[in-house]
Amino acid sequence: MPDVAALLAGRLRAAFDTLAPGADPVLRPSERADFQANGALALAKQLGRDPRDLAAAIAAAAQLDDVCERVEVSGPGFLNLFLSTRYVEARVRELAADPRLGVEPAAAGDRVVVTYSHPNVAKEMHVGHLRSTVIGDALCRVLAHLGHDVVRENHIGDWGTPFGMLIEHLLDVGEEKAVAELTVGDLTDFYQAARASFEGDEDFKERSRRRVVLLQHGDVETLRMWRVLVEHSIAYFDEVYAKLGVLLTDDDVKGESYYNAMLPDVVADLDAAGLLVRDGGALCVFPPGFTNREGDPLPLIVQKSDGGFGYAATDLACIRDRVDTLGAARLLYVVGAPQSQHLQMCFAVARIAGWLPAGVRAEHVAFGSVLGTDHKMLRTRAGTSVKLVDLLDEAVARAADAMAERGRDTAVGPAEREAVARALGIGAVKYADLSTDRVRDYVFDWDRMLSFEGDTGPYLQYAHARIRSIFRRAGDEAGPPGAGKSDAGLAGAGEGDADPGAIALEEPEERALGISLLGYGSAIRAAADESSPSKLCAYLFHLATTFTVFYERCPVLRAPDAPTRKSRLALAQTTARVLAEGLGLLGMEAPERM
RNA sequence: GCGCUCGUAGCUCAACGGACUAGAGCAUCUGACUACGGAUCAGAAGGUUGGGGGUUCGAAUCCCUCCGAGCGCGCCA
Repeated sequence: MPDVAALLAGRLRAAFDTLAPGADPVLRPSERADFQANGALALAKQLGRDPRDLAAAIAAAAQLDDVCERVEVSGPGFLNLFLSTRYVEARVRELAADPRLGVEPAAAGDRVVVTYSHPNVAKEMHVGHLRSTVIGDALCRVLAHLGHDVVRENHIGDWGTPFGMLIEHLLDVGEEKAVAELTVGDLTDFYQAARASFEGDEDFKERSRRRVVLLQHGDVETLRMWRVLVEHSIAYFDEVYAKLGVLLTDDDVKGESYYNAMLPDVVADLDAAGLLVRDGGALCVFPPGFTNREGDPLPLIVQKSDGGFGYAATDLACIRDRVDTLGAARLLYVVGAPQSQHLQMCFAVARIAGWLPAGVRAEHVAFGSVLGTDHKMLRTRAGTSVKLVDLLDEAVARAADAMAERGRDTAVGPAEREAVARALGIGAVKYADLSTDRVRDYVFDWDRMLSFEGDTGPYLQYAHARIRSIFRRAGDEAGPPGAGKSDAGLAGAGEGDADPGAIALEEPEERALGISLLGYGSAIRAAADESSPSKLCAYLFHLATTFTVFYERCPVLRAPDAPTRKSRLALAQTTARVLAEGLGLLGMEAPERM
C-alpha cells in the first residue's frame, strides 16, 4: 500500500510522461492545499510552453478524481491538490488496521553496512561518540524497519602505536590494578597516566616503541596483555551502550585489528594496479582532485616510511571486506565532518582500484560538533572533554528532578519513576541530537532539551502518554476489571473500542490528523534515503502538535455519540502507535505514563 | 594560502529553485480552562535570510565576490 504522497506522485508522473517522459512532478506538502505539484513550471520552461496551460493539461491528463475532490491551477502554474475526505478516511482506516502502519518495506532489501560509534580501547567515550552512536543507531533501526538487511559495525580503535604505551603502562601499574581501573570505567586516568609516562620518561618511550614492534610481530605475551585491554574496554563500552539504549553488541565489534591480515594485500594490489607511488619514503596513492596547501597532489598514505600501515590502508581494507565479503550495496560511515576529506579520498582510491563498484553507494554520514551554550566545543569546567557516562547520568538525574517538580503522581512506585526518568533523560539527549540537520554543529543546552515544552523528546513522549491515559480511563469506564487489574488489562479494555473501521473524519481537526498520520511512511523513507533522522523527528513533532489540536477540540471519551467516540478512540490509538513506533525508530522509549 | 562546512526572528532550529504575509519552538505580551494529564490550546509581536553583484517569470536556496565562524590540509586514527 503506497502512501498518499507516493501514490499522488505516481499518478502525476504518469500524466507528465504523456507530455515529457521522465519529468518530475515535484510534489510537496502545501500550506494552501493538501499537496502541491510544481513540476509544470520547470517543464514549461524546458518545452517553451505557457506554464499555466501546461499545468491545466497535466491536471486534465492525470487520474486523480478518486483521490482528490479538487485540483486547481494556481499562481504561475502550481497545481494545488485537495484530497477528498472520504479517500483520506479510507486510507486512514487501512493504516489503522495495518500492523506496519502503512509503512511499505523497501522494494529491494539491500544489504547496508553502517559503521558508527567506534570508541578507542582504553580511552574514555566522550560527546563526540555520542553523536555517532545515536545517529548510527537511529539509521540502523529505520533501515531495518524498511526491510533492509542492516549490518552494524563498530570500528573500535584497538590497534596502532598507542598500544605500546598502553601495554607498558599496564605492566608498570601491575595487571591486577590496571584491570580494576578499567573495570570501573576509569579510562581517562589510565590513558592519561600512560600518556604522561610516554611524554616525560625517555626510557618508557623507548620500551613503548619496542612493545609496538612486539605486538605487530605477534609476541604471545604482548598479545595477551593487548587482549586484556581490549576485552575490559569492550565490557565498559557495553555498559555505556546499555545506558544509552542502543542496538550495538559485542557481535558488532569489528575493530581495526580485524583488518590487519588484509593490509599487505591492499598494498600489494594497489601496487599491482600501478597506483602506488613512493614519496618521501611512504607508499602513497594520489587520487585526482585532491591537493594540499601548496596546490600539489595530496597523497593517501597506505604504508608509512617505517613500514607500518597507515589508517588509510585499514579503511581501504574495510571497503573491500564490506563489498566483497559482506556483499554490501550501500556503505554508511557515521563519522564526524572533519574526516570528510580523508573518507572522500578513500572512496576515490577504492573506486579507481575497482573495489567500490559503481552500483555500491558509499556515503559519509557526516555530523557536526557538540557545542556548549558558549558556542565553543563542549567541555567540562576544567577544560577536559565531557565523559559520556557523566553526561548520561546527569540527563537522567535532571529528568528525575523535573518529574519531582511537576509533582504528578501518575507514575507509581520508585522502580517505574526511575525507568521513566531514564526514558525521559536519555530520550531528551537523543532527540536534541537527532532533531537538527546532522551536518551542522549543535548547541547542547540542558534547559532547552529538558524543558518539556516545544520541539523536544519529552514533549513527544508526553503526547504519547496522554493518549495512553485516555485508554486507561476508557478501561475504567468500561467497567472495573475487578481484582488483579494489570496495566495490560486496562489498556486492553480501552483498546477494545479502537476499531479501525469506525474511523470517520468529520471535523477539520480529525481530517488534519488523518492526513498527518498518512505521512508517516514518507517521513521514514526520507530519513532513510537522506540518512537524516531529523526528517523523522520533524514529522513526529508535527503529528504530536496536530494531535493536541484534535485533542483540544474533539472530545474523545465525551464524544457526542457512540460512533464518534469509537472513531476518535481509533484515531487516538493509531496516533499513539505511530508516536511510539516512530520514537522507537529514533531509539527512544515511549512510556505509558510519566 | 588552498579545501570542506556553515552564516535565517533576542535564542535554538525549519524551509527539497517556487507563490500573494520566509515557517516552527523557546523567551516576551494577551486570552481560554477547576482540565478526556495545563508538561495544554488560541492569538499578538518579532526577519531588507551576513554585505554586494549576477542568472531566472521566480533565489534563503544556484553562480561570482567580500565579510565572519568552525574544521581539515604526508606518514595520529
